[in-house]
Amino acid sequence: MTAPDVPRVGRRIRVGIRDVAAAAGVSITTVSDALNGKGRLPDTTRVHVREVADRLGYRPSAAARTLRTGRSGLLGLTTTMRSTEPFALTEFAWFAELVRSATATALDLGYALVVLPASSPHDVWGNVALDGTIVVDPADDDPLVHELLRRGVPVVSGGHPGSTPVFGWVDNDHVAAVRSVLDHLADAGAERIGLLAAADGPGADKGVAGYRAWCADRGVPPITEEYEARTPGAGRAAAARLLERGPDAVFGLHEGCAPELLDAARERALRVPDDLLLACCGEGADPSVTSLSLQPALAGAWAVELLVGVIDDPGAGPLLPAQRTVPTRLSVRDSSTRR
Amino acid sequence: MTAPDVPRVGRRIRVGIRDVAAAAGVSITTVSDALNGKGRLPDTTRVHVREVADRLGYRPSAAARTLRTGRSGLLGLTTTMRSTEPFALTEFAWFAELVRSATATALDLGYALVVLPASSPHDVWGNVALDGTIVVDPADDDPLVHELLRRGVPVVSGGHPGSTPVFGWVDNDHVAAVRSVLDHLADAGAERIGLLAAADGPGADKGVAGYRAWCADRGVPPITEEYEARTPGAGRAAAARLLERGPDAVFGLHEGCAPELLDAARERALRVPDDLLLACCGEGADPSVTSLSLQPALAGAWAVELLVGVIDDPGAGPLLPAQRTVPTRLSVRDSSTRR
DNA sequence: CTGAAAGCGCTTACAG
DNA sequence: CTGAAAGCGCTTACAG
Repeated sequence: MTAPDVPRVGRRIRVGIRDVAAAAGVSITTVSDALNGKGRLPDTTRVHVREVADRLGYRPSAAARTLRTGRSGLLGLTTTMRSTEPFALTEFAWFAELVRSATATALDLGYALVVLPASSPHDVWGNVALDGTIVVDPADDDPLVHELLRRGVPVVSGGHPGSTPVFGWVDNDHVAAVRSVLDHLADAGAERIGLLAAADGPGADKGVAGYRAWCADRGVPPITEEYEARTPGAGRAAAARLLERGPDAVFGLHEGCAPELLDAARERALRVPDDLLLACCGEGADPSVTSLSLQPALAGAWAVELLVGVIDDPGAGPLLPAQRTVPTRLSVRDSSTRR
Repeated sequence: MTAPDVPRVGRRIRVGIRDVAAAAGVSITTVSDALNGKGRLPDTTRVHVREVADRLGYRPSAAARTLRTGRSGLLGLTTTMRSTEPFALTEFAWFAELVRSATATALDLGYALVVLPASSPHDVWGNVALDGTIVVDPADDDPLVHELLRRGVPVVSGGHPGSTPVFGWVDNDHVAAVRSVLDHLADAGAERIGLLAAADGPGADKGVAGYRAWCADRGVPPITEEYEARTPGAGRAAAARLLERGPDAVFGLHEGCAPELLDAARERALRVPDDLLLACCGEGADPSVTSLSLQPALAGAWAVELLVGVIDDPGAGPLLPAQRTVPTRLSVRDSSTRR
């Protein structure tokens, strides 16, 4: 394998629209129209201009177009609620999948997507022209959202926006989702279902509330252990504490907690599913564990669709924010299937 | 929970630099200098201008600044090699972590990062002004890279660029990494180490080559099973085939293949680590499985650092491309520790 | 059907 | 120390 060449660094002679116009013997208006499919030009002119542009390697300046049209083709995505660290490793798969899907959907619709931190030492928000922004889990009356709206940048939120004014939002029905899992475990024979919850996962509050409500409905005492998601080892310890309390099934609310629960079960010599039924949240990386997916890909895609809808048709704003409930999906696997 | 307000959509009266100048009783030059910390203004003027700007809620236009200065503060990131689908779910954690880290590092350095597909129906590449681009796993003589260089956009590659001219690149030493895992398994007592490989993971070719070389060195026959990463179920089937051949240790080269191997072992009633030692690639989601991390976070961060270095100091280009070898990290866990 | 001109909103020599 | 002017490279009324 040989060392690759280094490209020459030098003054690049930019080919501008005037160069194309001169070479094609037309005005810059005609070049612009020909290249953008506008105006009422004869096809011969259009083809000719395009040929010349190609030959010269002309690439329109995105900056100039943005300045002139007021549209950058750029969407922002940020998350303000969750810690100062914008990209925490906990609940990462959920957020990563949402971002991946939002990026892909944006590109399908002709937009590019920029992930930005809620705040930063550099003024990145000021240095990038955004046509709209998705805010995941906004704080109540989120100041960033207000600032964006003041600047005329439409905002769609991932997760219920509370009282923050937005053009649209997407969210799961967290309570119903939790109920569906608990019902499934009960159907599989569980009588004492424990809950393992991280204090600050996506929808954690609502998840715990849903669990307590379900327990109250059934008249069974809740068995819960919570832990701080960002503390290393906290999940393992909480899982061990939970199993000590003798549940015959456990629902792990925090994404990706399956290994911790499986480990804890192993250490207590509990067989899954024989002695302990198990269900977790997340995208189901472990093919043996029943998992509830919040379907972040749908959330990301729908948020982008709502946002682009507002951008492309700002006049047609609804009286209420456009809202879509993202369905969850329970994949039943061995870990919650009694043999 | 009440329905949030919808923000009013209307003509936004943009506050421009002229408005600030008029309100502050100075010229736009002075406003620009005061806000950007340039020129030789008395502090009183500077403070006064800033107060007026704040009061009016002035936000400089990123588009205008970009057009004038030729700098957008935007970096692109793309991957051309791996399939037409730019964000395949296989090897996703590796790519996602690289992107996450690249994004965070870019923000630290005052840049935002845009993930773009190698090609798209919409001309996103033409519509976004990039100061530089990271290309992950470029094809040999990658046409996209050549196009970017023609436009004066510096490129740094993730993975060896082959003969593609770039300003810098970062990569693991895949062969050495594989050897370190095999040595570890051999030290733990393994005598027949099998390799499970996806045909097209990051560094797969080099990984398999490293395995074969290691086997040749030791005079032991290679035991490998390969599969198509994108085919559902292919990993499970290949894992089963591999274990049929009776290895006493397995190294799973493809990221996140631990569950498949653990499942296959369970089905054959092989205990890990008693009957079978196990090591995998990936970020070690399962805390019981020994894993080799390629440290994509370092790759992403370093790629951005190299790129920003070139952007900020284009004159000081080296004769050879700047290159950094990303270290791998082996986390030894229970799965490869003989009791 | 085509072109000359204005202007998007800044930054930066340059002149005073 | 401060300002008037040019100009980044386009798109878009508007005039012919």
